Amino acid sequence: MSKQYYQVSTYKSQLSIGYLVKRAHSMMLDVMEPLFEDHGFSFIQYVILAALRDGIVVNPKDICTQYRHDSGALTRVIDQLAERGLLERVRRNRDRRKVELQLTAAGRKLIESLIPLVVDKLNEVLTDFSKAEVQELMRLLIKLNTTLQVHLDPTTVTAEA
Amino acid sequence: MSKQYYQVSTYKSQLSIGYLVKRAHSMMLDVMEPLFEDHGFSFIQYVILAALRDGIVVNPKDICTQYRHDSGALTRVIDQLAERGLLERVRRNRDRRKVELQLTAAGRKLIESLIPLVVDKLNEVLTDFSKAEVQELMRLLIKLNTTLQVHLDPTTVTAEA
DNA sequence: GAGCAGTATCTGCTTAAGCAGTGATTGCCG
DNA sequence: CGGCAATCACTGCTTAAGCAGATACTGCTC
Repeated sequence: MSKQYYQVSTYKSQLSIGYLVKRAHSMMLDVMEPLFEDHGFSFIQYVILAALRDGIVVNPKDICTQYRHDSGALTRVIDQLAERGLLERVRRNRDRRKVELQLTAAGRKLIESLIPLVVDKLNEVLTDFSKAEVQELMRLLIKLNTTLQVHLDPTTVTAEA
Repeated sequence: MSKQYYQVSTYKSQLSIGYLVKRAHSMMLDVMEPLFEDHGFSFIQYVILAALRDGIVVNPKDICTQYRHDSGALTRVIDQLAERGLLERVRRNRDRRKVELQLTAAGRKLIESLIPLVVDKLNEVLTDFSKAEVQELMRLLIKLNTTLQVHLDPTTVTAEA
């Protein structure tokens, strides 16, 4: 028996966590995308380069699961980035099903130049928040994501970083 | 000069509020959509009916701004709902540019039957959260949305409810 | 080691979101 | 009052995400 945070009688969709998260996501996109448009990048293209910079993610599959992007769509985005010489696909012999993505020198240089724009914009957007609020928002979102993840796929209990 | 919540040297995209919000949104969709699929509805269709039930929103424009949905796409979704006899478009003489959306009896009955599914699912997903955590998450998301809104369109300072 | 389920990537198709432009209406301002 | 910018709904087009296979490979099991 779940607790009753929401009740049918008083429910308004504008107070739903789902609604709030959808709005936040949409506006966050609108805030961030202009940063990349000047350089001819979409948000998802930036995301892939940033993930590679972070170093943890190397396979298309990882990006798909982490960023919840369709694998078919991702293949094409990677094609574009590869055509522009920003990353390379490497097949290792360890597991020949997997493709390892590697930033080229040009790709690394580019993503390093974009990161400061993103960091500045994030800080700018969060100006009204106290440090404690930012930390708490991060913590609660991570907790929400973890529980949603378990909800969707109970087998991946410890999959979240 | 903004505060430095994020710093270039330590920045990882997995700690970005944008990343966290994107993931939450995506998983929230995956959790919610199955509730409507049985009834032959997409999430956005449910959203429109729910907005009308809430009673505050009556014009397509309002739904577009509130839910940040494309107005062209929305026209077509409203067409579908109208064809299924769940809502009606009414032109009032007050401002003949606007279309007023009204639930039909069938539409109202249907949305009232869907709301409990949504409320239950939300409560289920939030089981691990304390009441204080849910409230704080809601507060922080609303605050984030308000600041993002101002950031995107400084003229609508007081537009948020 | 043969078979078979599972995994990773990729391809073609479908659908829907995003974008730009149109037409009708309004309200503002000289 | 006349003109002009702004607003709202809608239409056609473009693009990209989502979906369903296809292919190649792995590793488990018998």
